[in-house]
Amino acid sequence: MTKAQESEPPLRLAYLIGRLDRMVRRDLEEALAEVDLTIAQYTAMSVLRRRPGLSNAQLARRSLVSPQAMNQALSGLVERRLIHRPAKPKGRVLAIELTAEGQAILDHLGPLINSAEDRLLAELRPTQRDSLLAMLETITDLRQH
Amino acid sequence: MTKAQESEPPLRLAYLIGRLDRMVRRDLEEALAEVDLTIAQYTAMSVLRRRPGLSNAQLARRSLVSPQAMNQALSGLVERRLIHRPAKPKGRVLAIELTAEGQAILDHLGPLINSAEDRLLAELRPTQRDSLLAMLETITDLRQH
DNA sequence: GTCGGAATCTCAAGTAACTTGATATGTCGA
DNA sequence: TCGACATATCAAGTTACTTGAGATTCCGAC
Repeated sequence: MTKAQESEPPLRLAYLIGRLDRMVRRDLEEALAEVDLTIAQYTAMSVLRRRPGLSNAQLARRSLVSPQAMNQALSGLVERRLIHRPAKPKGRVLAIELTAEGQAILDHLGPLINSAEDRLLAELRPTQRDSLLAMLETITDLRQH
Repeated sequence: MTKAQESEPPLRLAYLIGRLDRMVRRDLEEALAEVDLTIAQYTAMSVLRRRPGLSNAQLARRSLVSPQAMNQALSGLVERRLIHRPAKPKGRVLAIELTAEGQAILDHLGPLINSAEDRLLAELRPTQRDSLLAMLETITDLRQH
């Protein structure tokens, strides 16, 4: 037993999550490079698939970034016609939706990102995976009560 | 059942981890602002507490960043005398260690960061917490086999 | 109807935290 | 000795955010 090992505090949630996030992001960036999307853009598109019609502000809040940051991401998607904003909005709020092309890109990315996640979670048993995801949902307030 | 709910795919690991990471980082940044440390610097100091004598390159690999990025973080810590590099290194590799002041700052931050993590994990039972941390360690290759 | 507060959208500018590029130097084995 | 590999660190660039700001819409109170 060396001195370092004797006095080692437990690993912090912050350290573990930070480390895992970097691992996830590296794989994600690699997968997304093929279709020239940023992680922020992919995230927004994924959320829109689940919840069509969300606004820029709502997407920003879900991604925990500022509205401006989200607007930046969405602008690129609008330019590439991967999402669609209503031409005549009712009021200020813009109900954004995926285009067919946007949907197709998500479909294309599905297997790529699935396999990336499978690789990351390879050392966990299936029940552990479910448990992990459930806990993460709980912690991040996304759990369906 | 709305249309969105019917067709909802499961939440991605990437989304959950990204979201949790942002939550963690916000709390961490707030706690660290008091002592004027960045997350990268705090992480390096924490790792050095567990493993005194690691080099810049080793710290970079552990944090999954480039050596230059780590050097940038460490420079600030050297300037503030929170870490110490050997004046006469044996060879190229510099065995970096915490100073007493650096250690004191980590001691001071301990309870702050503990309570931040407790808040984040408040909805999990203690056994779930242990399980979560264990799984995260496994996934990020930090598990003691 | 008016007003004030809150929220939305988006342009603009700035900042932090990385990255890649580059160079000098030490270590080690053939 | 040489080549390959690794380390440390200066330099410059890039990305993904942030804060600042202003115009506009919505809604409730008066």
